[in-house]
Amino acid sequence: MADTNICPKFEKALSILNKRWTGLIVFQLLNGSQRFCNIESEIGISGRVLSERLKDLEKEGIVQRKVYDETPVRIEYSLTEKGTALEPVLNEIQNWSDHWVEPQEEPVAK
Amino acid sequence: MADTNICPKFEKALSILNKRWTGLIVFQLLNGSQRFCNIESEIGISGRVLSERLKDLEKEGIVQRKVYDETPVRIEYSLTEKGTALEPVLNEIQNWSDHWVEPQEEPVAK
DNA sequence: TATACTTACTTACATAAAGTAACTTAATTA
DNA sequence: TAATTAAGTTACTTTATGTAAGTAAGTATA
Repeated sequence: MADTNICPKFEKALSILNKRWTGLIVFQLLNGSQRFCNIESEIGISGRVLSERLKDLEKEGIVQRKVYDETPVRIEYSLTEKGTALEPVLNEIQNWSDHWVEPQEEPVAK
Repeated sequence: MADTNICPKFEKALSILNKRWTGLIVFQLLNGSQRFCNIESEIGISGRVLSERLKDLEKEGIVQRKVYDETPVRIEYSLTEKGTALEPVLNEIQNWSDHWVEPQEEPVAK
């Protein structure tokens, strides 16, 4: 990969958002704090990748993991302020899709 | 991959934008019509993947390919109206990155 | 005229990322 | 005791991406 002329902050942002599932995970968490298995089933991601992504997003300061020491232990993931700040991005994507994406007739073969 | 409860248009939009390089290619083309080798060098993508992406984006109606029958032939890629409509999305990403992404001290080892 | 160079790709191969399924650990319920 | 749930992890397969070289058509250079 060669050097580019593009703003490195912007590139960094894209390298996060470009990753498969990142957008959907953030979108899902905009609904509020959630458990691992809930995110998994809501967006249809595999546990293997969800685990990986949540770690990445935590490292980026976008997601926070909270352990509630009840019995049984409860773990919840939520957006940080930085993560919540992505809402306008997701809103614009939604807006674009409303205007420009025609509904898919085939909802992905099973 | 399981079924989800998420709006299919939005999912479709994310499946396009989630793909590596899509954002940068659209961003680059927001500067105007450009040739293959120019995009290639500006964003640092490999020719192999650029070729693949441009075909995908053409199929999605986001990019258009124009052949100018000069000699030697000139081929230019540009955004369609649908593609140009992605500008606010990119702007929000830029805005987010300005506020929340701290500059990387290591600009990727060579 | 032969050689090298440019553009817009494609092909072959190597490595990285994602999907699938089974397993783990601890606690809970039937 | 056996089965279930949550939150992962591990091993293995498939897909995506990167790298480098090749191609075809035309251009410039020696």
